[in-house]
Amino acid sequence: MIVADGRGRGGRGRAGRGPCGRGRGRPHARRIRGFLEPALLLLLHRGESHGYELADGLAGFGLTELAAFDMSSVYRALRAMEDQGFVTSEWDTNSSGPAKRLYSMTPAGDDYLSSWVEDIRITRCMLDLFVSDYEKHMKREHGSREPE
Amino acid sequence: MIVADGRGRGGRGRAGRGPCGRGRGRPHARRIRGFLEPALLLLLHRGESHGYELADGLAGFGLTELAAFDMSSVYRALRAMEDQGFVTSEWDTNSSGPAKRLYSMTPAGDDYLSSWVEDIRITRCMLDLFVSDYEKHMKREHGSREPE
DNA sequence: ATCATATATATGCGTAACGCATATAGCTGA
DNA sequence: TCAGCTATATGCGTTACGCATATATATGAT
Repeated sequence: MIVADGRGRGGRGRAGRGPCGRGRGRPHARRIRGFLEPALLLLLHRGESHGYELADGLAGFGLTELAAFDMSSVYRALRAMEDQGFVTSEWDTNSSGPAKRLYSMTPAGDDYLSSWVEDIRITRCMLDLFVSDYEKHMKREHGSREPE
Repeated sequence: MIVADGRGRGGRGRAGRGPCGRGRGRPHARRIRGFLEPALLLLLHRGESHGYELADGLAGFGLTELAAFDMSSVYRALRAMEDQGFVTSEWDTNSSGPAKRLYSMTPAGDDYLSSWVEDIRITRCMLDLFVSDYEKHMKREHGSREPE
């Protein structure tokens, strides 16, 4: 019988709340399409690492709980980026535990990441517009309504 | 023979650049999953409207050019939200042009929008974390690299 | 009057991102 | 030696969404 602990690997390390407000109970908890790619690349920018470890690092960007990515998505994103030449990998059989596939960035990955950052800046601007528009509206409609 | 003008309806009204930096030439131009829903709801919050007109209003949130949604997505999002009771619709045959399906918000849609706004605030925070982390890294690595 | 064009809505189809379930294998400690 | 952890991997289904296409009515030009 398999463990099947509900949500991928249970929490380990800093698996708790991220810095971006707890996502508990929220109905959707969306996120940026394909955000795994830049997130993984930025983590790899600090030095080579493997999938299981990188998944932990994602918590640093608020990708926890509802917003957490599945391990399968992490592995698939890494392989896809390797196919495109943004990262390279090699097996590490020396360190403790099962063999790990160690990934490291390439110069192409560097460029790819920076194009992603441009994109994310634009997206952030869109969100700013949206939220401020919403607040302006709420203020105008009725003095107060949502318990802020 | 059908017109097929390349990208949905050609530009009309304020179809030009949005307030969020031109998205021209960017390779991905991602966006928030399902962002059409809150965007349409916020527009409807100003008063009833129909799909074709709402599509124009999206430009106000920077959803132009590469980031523009397809008309089919707009219509589908509206129908889906109607099925869930967030908006209602009725035919308007009085005004000029072909019949329009006029949408208006419901109280449930109001709540749904506000839950979306919560979500978007969290997403924005994630993006802030990501961008500032990236910049911190770039500063540390080598004095300057990207031509900013 | 008629016909091209614009306005407006709608549907079929394919793809990409992704979550869930599952497979599998080596390592570690009781 | 065997349960459980670490680590990677794949099949399958769903959802969001773009592209192509279908359609109908209105309007303006000739």
